[in-house]
Amino acid sequence: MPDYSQGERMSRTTLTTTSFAILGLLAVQPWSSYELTRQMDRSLGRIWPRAQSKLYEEPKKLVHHGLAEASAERVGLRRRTVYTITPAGREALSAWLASPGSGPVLEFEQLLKVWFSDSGTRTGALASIAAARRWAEERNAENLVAARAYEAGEGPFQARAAQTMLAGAFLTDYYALVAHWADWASDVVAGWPEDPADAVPDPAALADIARRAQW
Amino acid sequence: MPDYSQGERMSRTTLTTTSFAILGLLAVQPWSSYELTRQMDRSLGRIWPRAQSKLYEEPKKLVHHGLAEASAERVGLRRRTVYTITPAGREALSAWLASPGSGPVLEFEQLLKVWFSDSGTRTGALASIAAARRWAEERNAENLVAARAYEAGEGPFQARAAQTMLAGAFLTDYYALVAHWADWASDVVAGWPEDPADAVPDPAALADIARRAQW
DNA sequence: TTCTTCATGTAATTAGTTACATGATTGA
DNA sequence: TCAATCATGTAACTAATTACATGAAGAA
Repeated sequence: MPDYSQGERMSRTTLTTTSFAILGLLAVQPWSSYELTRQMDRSLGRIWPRAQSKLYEEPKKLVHHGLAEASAERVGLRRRTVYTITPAGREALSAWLASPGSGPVLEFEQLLKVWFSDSGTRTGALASIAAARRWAEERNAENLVAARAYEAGEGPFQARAAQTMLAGAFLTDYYALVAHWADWASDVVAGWPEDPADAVPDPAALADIARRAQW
Repeated sequence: MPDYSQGERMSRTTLTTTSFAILGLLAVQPWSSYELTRQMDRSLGRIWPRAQSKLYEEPKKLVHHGLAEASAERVGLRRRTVYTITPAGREALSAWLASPGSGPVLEFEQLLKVWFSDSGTRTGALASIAAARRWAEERNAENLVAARAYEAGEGPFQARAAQTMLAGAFLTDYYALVAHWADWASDVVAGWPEDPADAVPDPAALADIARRAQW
């Protein structure tokens, strides 16, 4: 890692967490960018979501740094690029893994809308909560399919099952949390007056939250 | 909301979720940008984190759209700008609140490192997990202080307590989730061999995850 | 053989962050 | 009175997204 403590601007080619996320996938096996987009949709995107175009851009950066190699293939008229990690790439990945990293970052627009619901309607708040509940159901359904596959010893990359399981456990409980919160919040908001600005908190619920924060 | 379905590019001044997040704060009371940064640190940033400079930039955009008004004050030699929501701003906010919004987006670098730990060391994985646990403890401690204040009827913006409570409940359980996951994961990884690539998942734990995904 | 989906890649644009600069206030 | 912190704001830069374009493969 370069030292920016003297105020030097970051160069265009500085490796980011996203770079290392791709590098981590390349450590599993070589992939084309399109194949990386599939992994983003299925697995990586749950904990490090990035747009498809990033998966075409970042591997080039890795190649530029000598952490991966590009091999050109051909499918009919069009070219296809498959990326492979290099020994230097494995070293860089290993060094990155040795530093603890940042805590989880959450962006929750539906909750934001509920939080500001005193400027809106009760109906609107209930709709946001219902949308969150549906989101959790959908994610959980996919997750359950994957969990069952691993349970049957059939998931992809069985050699990495121990690592996959750790992430799977977190996501399982995370989706359940969103769903349970949505159910509870839906009940609470259903008891509000038509104008959420007139709603008052239930003292028992407040006490319960404070209690749950003690562990 | 403008209609981009015909492929029109978004203009420089299109309102984003971040714009509405700021607008939502302005609906509570007028703020200067610096005061908004305080709210970002204390409350808004938990569910919609943004850099300080955004809080100087976005209000200008709101003014440009007629959703807020800027009033210049003076503190000694330097100017100070306080922003106030307009009636059009309240309407726009209300319309935005009526649409359901996007599901939660999570970026969890520490979990990413654990997920790729077959390319690293057991020690490294344990360090990432421990860092996640500390993160949860710190956030929870702040959260508990706030929860206790509301319980005692002393939190800021008592009129919005019903809304604040909904977000507080989510965050409380979210921090507990991260901590409990970290404790469990720490135990699991402690049982791994020195090289995480040789770790095998515990079938009972796999079954337990699948079970927890059924609700 | 045509339509749709899969697969591959680039270009344009912007949302967001980091870094910088400096006046005001407070307390040792 | 000096140093540290609070408060205010801009400039530079980039990480990331959205939109676009098109060939290949498979299905109707």
